[in-house]
Amino acid sequence: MPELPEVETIRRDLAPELAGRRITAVRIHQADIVLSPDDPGSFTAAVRGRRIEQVDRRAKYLLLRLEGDAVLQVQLRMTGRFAVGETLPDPEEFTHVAAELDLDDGRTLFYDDVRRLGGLRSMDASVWEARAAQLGPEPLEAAFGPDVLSRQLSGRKAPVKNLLLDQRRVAGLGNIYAAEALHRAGIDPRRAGGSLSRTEVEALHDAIRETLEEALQAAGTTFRNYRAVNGRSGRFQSRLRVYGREGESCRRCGETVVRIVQAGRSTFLCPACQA
DNA sequence: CTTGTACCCTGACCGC
DNA sequence: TGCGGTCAGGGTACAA
Repeated sequence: MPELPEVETIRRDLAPELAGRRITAVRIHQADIVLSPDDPGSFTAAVRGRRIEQVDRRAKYLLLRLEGDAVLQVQLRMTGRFAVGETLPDPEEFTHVAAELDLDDGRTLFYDDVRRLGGLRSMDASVWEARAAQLGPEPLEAAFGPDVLSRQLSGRKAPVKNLLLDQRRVAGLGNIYAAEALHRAGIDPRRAGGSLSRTEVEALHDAIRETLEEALQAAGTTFRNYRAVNGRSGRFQSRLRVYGREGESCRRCGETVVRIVQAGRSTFLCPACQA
């Protein structure tokens, strides 16, 4: 379940390995990880032979900037992972390699995805920029202030947790960090977005940034499937305050953490701290 | 425009 | 030991 901290961790792992390398060959083992409108043939034609200039992230997307104003976009979704090596580094960990991209230094970039919900696609940089413009602000950038968050929530009747998951409002939050940030801010996830006071919006803003920054420092949360590059685990799971802790006691007040369902997703909260 | 729901996919887990 | 049912959730499509 890679969210912003996990994808950014992967970006930091991959950037020094990939920047400047040329993609010399592409092998697609599972056609359905090549995402529409690409197909294996068009994807291979678009990326083979090109040099990787830079590795970026926007929201939960990983972006390999290729020479010739092309972008290789990666969506990890639930179970997408990468490994780099002359051969597959950990065959017991990477058991569902769906694609291989050979590099000009003799190594290969392996994309592994058990459930094949994620995948790769190519597009022109101009197409990507138009899509990126539809995404919400990056919560760790300086421009993301309380006013920006306030604008995204004001007047909204939808539950604040649902709004936080909407990538058009804030980019990069997923189910884990939305729940964690709301707990840290002491806000009930069921509250209408527009019902938050200025003070609460400020608390939520701070909580989002603190939660993401701490998770990034810990190289992400390895809860089920997530691994950084070459199988490295995150460490933030031991610091989760509510996510996945149904029936356990709140680390702040001792009350029992409960699980509810919002928009078909689990939400964990402390009924006392988030009243 | 907003809001909600179904879908994709496999493996882990649970109860019997 | 097996076996069926449930759940995990990001992004997208689509309906109301």
